[in-house]
Amino acid sequence: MSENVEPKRGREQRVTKQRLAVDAAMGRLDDFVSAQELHRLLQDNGEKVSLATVYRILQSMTEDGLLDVVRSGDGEAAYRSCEAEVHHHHLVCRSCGKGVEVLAPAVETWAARVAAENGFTESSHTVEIYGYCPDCTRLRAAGGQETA
Amino acid sequence: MSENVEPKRGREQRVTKQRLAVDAAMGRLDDFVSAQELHRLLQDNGEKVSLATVYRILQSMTEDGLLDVVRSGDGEAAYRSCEAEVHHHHLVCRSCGKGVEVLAPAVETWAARVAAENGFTESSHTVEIYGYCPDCTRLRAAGGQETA
DNA sequence: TTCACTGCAAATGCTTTGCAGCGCC
DNA sequence: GGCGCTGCAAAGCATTTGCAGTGAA
Repeated sequence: MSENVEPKRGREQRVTKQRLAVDAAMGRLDDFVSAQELHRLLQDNGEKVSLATVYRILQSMTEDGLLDVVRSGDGEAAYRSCEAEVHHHHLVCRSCGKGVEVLAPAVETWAARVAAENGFTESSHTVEIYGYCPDCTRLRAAGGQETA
Repeated sequence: MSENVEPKRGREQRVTKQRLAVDAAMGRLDDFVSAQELHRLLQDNGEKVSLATVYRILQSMTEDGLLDVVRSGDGEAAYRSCEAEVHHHHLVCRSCGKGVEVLAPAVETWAARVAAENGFTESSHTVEIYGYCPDCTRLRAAGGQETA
């Protein structure tokens, strides 16, 4: 029959400890991480994997459809294991950086539907909400950092 | 870090020909363009604006809410003039970069509610949906396995 | 005149790649 | 034993920034 889209391009993939380490780390994480962050995590974990290799493995896994990629606002690529169970978003404080995880099944559905309605396939999405957390809101109201 | 990230509205902005050129060009375009592309367009148009200045103006206009920004799959930032009064989001093709504007009052409300429920104030949010547009989906399904 | 803006080029930060040696199959 | 994989470091890209001259107000 015709070729499937899933098999790799005839390139065999050897099982090295670096690949295993990256694979394990990604499986353990349920959030997006940049290559740099992952590299730091691995080093922190005692694994010896070079940054270049992390990039190569991440790229390879992505080509094989094992990972999802998204670009964070700063041009860094963020990867996440595809089998992620629960997709969640974040509510982040503009002032102190504190973050709250947000689950929103409705938004997931909405995003998927919008993509489908426009004929887009293999959709994914990112949602981020910013604001001032209760503490910072209070501080701002009291202290009045306004200069203008 | 406790510093305020708020843009200085008090800062005056001089009307230079470079800014006018960028402004005019963006107003003429109705598609997303990267800073590099815009710079090339300007040069092609006889305008003398350096790349660095294009970046600076684009950044400045974005801060003032005059432009929309999205990240194409390759890490390049793409800008487009944002004349819409209402807050909208984008559905972007991962492959060809084509973008579709999406209005979603429900999501706006949801984001505001989530922020409020967590005691966050002055909330704002970003939502981006990625996928393969109809054309690219077709190409991928048709033959697009082996392509150099 | 004043000072924000501009151009140039060097600097940054993320990502890729060439090369030589190593380890999986 | 072959050949893909890894590490190191330099290369490559898009974007940012320091500095001094220029032009808008």
